[in-house]
Amino acid sequence: MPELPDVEAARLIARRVAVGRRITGVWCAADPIVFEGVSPARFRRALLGRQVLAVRRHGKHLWFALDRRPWPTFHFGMTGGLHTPSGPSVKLVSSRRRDRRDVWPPRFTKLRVTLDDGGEVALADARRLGRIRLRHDPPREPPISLLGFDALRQLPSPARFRGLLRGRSAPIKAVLLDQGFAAGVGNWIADEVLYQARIDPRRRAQTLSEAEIRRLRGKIGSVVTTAVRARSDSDRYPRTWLFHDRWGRSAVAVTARGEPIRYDTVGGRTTAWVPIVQR
DNA sequence: CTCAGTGTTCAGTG
DNA sequence: TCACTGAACACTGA
Repeated sequence: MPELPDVEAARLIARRVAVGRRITGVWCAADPIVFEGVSPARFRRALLGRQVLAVRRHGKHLWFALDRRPWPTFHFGMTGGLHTPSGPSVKLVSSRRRDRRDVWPPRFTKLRVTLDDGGEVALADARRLGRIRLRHDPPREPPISLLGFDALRQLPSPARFRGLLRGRSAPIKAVLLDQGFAAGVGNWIADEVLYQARIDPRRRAQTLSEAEIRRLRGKIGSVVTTAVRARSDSDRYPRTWLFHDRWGRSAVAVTARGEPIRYDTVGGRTTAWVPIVQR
């Protein structure tokens, strides 16, 4: 679920439901893994009665600006997500009948927040790799302070982008996944960007040509922007995107253009790429 | 039963 | 000290 576009979609939902409202109810699961460094009781105390001024995001991290600090911050891990009673933040599969996934509160709910107008949001996370924290100044404290440029709002100038790549000997795929480089890029976005930029994911970052670096920067911008504009609804991503054909790891997988897709582990992650295009 | 997985962190290595 | 690599984390669902 959560790469930058999903978190941005969650931000817009949280903004709609919560901004300008006062928090009248907080329920926390007894989960010391997801609630990192804060007891449910203290977390609840920090939120109860507060007004939500804004919902902010950097990379894959989300947080609420309240009328008193500290503020809650959220990271969704691999399987976490923000939900409202009307449905999850990601679109429901069309025409699916009501099933377990539509119940309220959702399975694996870790946090429920009720607002003074009756609105409600819940954070659910099956695999418990997500984190809920309390921070006095989220963007100035770890882990958010350690992030690189936000891939949606802070794409560096071409010169600065080139500088960030200089001296990096890891495969370019690994660099794209490094949140200290580009915050918000995850596994499928990295693969999509490299496919569209026609760059072999195994290439050492510092060996990229000027033209390749230019394409790479441009594609980070366009892929992320396009996914965010689609509200993270993958049915609305362009048909030519590798995204649609990369799942399942089939030996006979091909792109929309009929190009064979290959799978390797690069940067410690499954990497889908198209050798005849990415040379 | 086994394995992959939209993410991050940490120990070990060079 | 830094960059990098791979395992670990925790759990579901195919």
